[in-house]
Amino acid sequence: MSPRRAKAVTGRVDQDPATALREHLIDTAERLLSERPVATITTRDIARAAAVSDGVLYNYFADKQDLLLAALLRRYRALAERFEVALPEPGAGPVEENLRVFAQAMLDLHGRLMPTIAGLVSEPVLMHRFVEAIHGVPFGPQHNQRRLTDYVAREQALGRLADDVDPSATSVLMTGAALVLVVAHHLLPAGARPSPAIQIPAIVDTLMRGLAPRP
Amino acid sequence: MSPRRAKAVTGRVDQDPATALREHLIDTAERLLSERPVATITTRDIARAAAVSDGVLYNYFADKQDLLLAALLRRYRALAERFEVALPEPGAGPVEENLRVFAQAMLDLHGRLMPTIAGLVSEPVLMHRFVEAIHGVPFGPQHNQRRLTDYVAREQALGRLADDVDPSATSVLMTGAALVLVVAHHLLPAGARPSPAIQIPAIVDTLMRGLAPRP
Amino acid sequence: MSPRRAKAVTGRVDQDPATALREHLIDTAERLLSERPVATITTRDIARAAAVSDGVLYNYFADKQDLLLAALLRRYRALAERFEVALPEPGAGPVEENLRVFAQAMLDLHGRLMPTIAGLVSEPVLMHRFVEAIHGVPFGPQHNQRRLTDYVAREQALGRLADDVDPSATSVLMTGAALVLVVAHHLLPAGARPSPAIQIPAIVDTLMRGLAPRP
Amino acid sequence: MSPRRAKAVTGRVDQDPATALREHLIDTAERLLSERPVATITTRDIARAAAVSDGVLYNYFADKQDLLLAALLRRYRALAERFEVALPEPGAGPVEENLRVFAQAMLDLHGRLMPTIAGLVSEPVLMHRFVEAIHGVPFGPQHNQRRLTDYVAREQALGRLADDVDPSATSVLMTGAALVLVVAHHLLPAGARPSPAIQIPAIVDTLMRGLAPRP
DNA sequence: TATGAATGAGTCTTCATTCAT
DNA sequence: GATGAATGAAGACTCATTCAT
Repeated sequence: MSPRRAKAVTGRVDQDPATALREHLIDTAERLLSERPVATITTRDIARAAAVSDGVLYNYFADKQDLLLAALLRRYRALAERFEVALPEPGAGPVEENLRVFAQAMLDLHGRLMPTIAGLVSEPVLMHRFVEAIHGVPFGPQHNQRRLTDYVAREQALGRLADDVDPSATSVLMTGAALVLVVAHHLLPAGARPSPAIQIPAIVDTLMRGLAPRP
Repeated sequence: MSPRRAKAVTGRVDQDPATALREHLIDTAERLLSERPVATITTRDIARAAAVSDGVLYNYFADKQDLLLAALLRRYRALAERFEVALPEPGAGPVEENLRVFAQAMLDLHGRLMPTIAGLVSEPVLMHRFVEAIHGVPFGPQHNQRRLTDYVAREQALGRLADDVDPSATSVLMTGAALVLVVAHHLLPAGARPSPAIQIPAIVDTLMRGLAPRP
Repeated sequence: MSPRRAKAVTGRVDQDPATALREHLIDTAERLLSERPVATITTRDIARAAAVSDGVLYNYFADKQDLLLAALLRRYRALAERFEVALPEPGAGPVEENLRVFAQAMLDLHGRLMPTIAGLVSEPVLMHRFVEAIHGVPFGPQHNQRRLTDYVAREQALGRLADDVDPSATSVLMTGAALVLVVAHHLLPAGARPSPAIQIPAIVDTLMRGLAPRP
Repeated sequence: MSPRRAKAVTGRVDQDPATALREHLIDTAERLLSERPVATITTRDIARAAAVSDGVLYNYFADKQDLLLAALLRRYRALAERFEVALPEPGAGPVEENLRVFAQAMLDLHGRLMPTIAGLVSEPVLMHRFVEAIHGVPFGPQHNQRRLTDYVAREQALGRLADDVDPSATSVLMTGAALVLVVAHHLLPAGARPSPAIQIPAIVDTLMRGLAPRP
C-alpha cells in the first residue's frame, strides 16, 4: 500500500517516509556545501553522495536551486544556532574573557559560513534568494550582529564597559576581526598561516585598552 | 614581412607586436573581472569584449585559467598600488584623522577586491594558483597588512599612539572593520544597507578610546 | 585565416563558407521533416543526419525550434512554389482538364505538406510561430487558396464556368477533395487505400455537373 | 474479503469492481485527448486527472500506449455515434437542406476529431495501431463515408438528385469541404478566421448547381 | 599568426516504467 | 490490488578547446 522507499533512507525508520528522502537530500547537499563551493556541486554529485538515482531530486524540489536553497538555509540555521549557544551572558564572568568567547564563537561561525557565502557570489540568483530568505528570520545576520551589540550595551549599563563608545561600532570591530582572521587563513599559503584563534587575546586586549596614548 | 596583427590592437603601436595582443587580452579579462564573478566569464565573453577571435587566447596562454590568473594578478596589483598611495604618513596630521584615512582606503580596496576574491572561491584551482602567485610578491596581502602595522608601530614610537598595544592586532581590527562594512553592503537586502563610509568615524573613535571603563 | 569547415560541407564549394553549414543544417532538417513528424526529431538526429557534431546547431540558431522553424518555412516555400508552377492558365485548354490539373497539384501539395503540418499540432509553440511567419508572405495559404478562387472567377468572366456560383466555395470544395484523398490515404490501412489520383476525374466531373437533378 | 478499490471509483458501485478503474482511466484519458494533443499527455497527467496513483495504469494496460489506444477508440466511437444520429433520412425534407445538415454534422465531427487525429501523427506507432483497430469496425471511417454515399445514392433513386454523378465523389467533396473549413479555422491566425458554419450554404449551393456553364 | 567554426564531454531536467509496502 | 516514490535512459543546451584555412 505504501510505496517503496529508497535504499538510501532505510536507516531513517523514525521519519515520515514521505519526507525521509527529502530530508536526506537536503542533508546530503548540506554536507557537500560544507565541503566545496556551490558552483562545483552538480545534481549528479548530490545524487551520488545521497546514494540515490539522478532524477529523484525533482520529486521533492522544483529544481536544483530549490534543493540548494533549502540546504543553504539549513546550514545557515545550524551554524547560527551553534553560535547562539556559545555566547556569554552579560554580567557573568570577566568581561575580557567574555569578549574572547565572543570572538571565538565568531571565528567558528565565519570560518564555516564564509566559504559557503563567498561561493554564492558565483550564483547571483541563488545568492539573492538566500539573502531574501534569511532576511528578517530569527538567526538572521542582523540578529547575530545585535547579539553582540546588545551584549556590549548591557555591559555598559552594568558599568563593566566604557559607556562613551558606540556598541554598534564595537560589534563591527569584533566581527571584522574574526572575519579577517578567517579570510587570512584561507588566503595565505599553507606555510604562512597563523592560527586564527591564537590571535584573539591580543585583539581583545587592544580593543579593551584602545589606541589613544595613556595620559 | 611581419606577421599579421589583430585589428583590436592596432592602436598599440609602441609595443612589441608579439605581446600587444597578450596585454590586450589581460586588460580585457581584468575589466570583466571588475564587473562580474570569474565563474560567469566565458572565453567567448573575453574574446568578444576584446574584439578578437575565440581562439587567439591559446596562442598566448596555456588555457583559460592562465589568462584569468594573469588578469587577477594585474587587477590585484593595480588595486594594491592604488591603496598604497592613499596612505597617510606617520607623524603628519592628527592620528585619528590618519586612521580614518586608512579605514577609507581599506574600504575602497576591499570594496573592489572582495567580490573578485569571493568569486574565486568557486574556482579552487585558480584560487590556489592565485594565492601561491601573490605570496611573497611586493604588494601581497602581508605587505598591505604590514603597511598598517608599520604605521601603528611608528606612531607608537612617536608617542602618538599607546605603546602597550599590539600593532598587528590593531591592523586586524582596522582591516576587519572595513571588510565587515563591505560584506554587509553586499549581503544585506537593498533597503537595510547602511552606507559603509559613514560608519568609519564611530569605529575609529571606539578603537581609539578602547572598551575598558574609564577609571 | 579562415576557420576550418565541417567535413560535412566540403562539397558546397560554391557557397559562402560562413553560411554553408547553416544551409546544410536547414536542408538536413527539412529532409527529416519530409520523412517524419517534427516531434520525433531530436537535435542529435539532425546532427547525425548532417554528419556534424551535436553542438554546431547552436552556432547558427538560437535553439532547436529556430532551426526547425527555418526548415519548416523552407519546406513550405519549396512546396508552394512547386504548386504554383503546376497551375493552368484561365482560358487555355479545356476547363475540365484544367480543374483536374488543379486537383492533381493540390493532391501533390497536401500529400507532402499535410503530414508535416499535422505533426506540428504536438508542438503548439512552433506551430504558432510557423503560422505567424507564413501569414501574409507570398505563397502563404491564403495565396494558394486565392490562386484557385481567381482562376474560377476568370473562367467565369470568360464564360467557361457558370457565373452564378461562388468562386470561394468552389475553391473550398476542390481543396477539400484533395485534402480528403490525402487524409484517407494516410488513415486507411494499407489494403483498403484507393489511389488518390485515380479519383480525381469523377470528383471534377461531379463538381462540374452539380447534384441538382437535370430538368 | 474483496480487494481494495481506488477512492476515485467508489462512485461506480454498479460496475464490476475489477473493471471500474479501468473504465475510469479510459474516460479520463479520453477527456484529456479532447483537450490537447496526445504527445503532450503524460502518464502522470492521466493519473492526476483521474485522482489515482501513478502506477495503477499498469495493472490494467500493458503500457501508456495501450491506455491511450483504448481512449482514442472510445473517443472515436462516441464522436462517430454522435455524428450518426445527426444525419437526415433520404426522401424526407428538402434535399438541399439535408445536405446542409450533413455538412454541419461533418463540421462537428471533424472539428472535434481532427485535432486528435492530427496530434496522433506525432506518435506513429500509436497511429498505426489506431488505424488498424478502427479498420472494419462499425463506425469506422469507411462507414461514415458510406453513410453519405448511401444517402446520395438513395436520393438519386428517388429522383431528387441527378443520377449521372458519382455518389462516392460527392461524398468526398462534402467531407472535404468540412475538413477544409475546420483546418482553416485552426491554422489561420486569429484575426483572419471565418466562422466555418457560415460558409456551408454557399458550398452546398455550388455543389448542387455545378460549375458547368448553364446552356 | 589570427580566425571563428567544429567538436563533444558534461549539465540540468523530464517522464515512462518498476516495485517495495 | 493500489500506492506513489525511485529509477535511469534520454533530450536540449553550454562552453573550453582544437584546428583547417
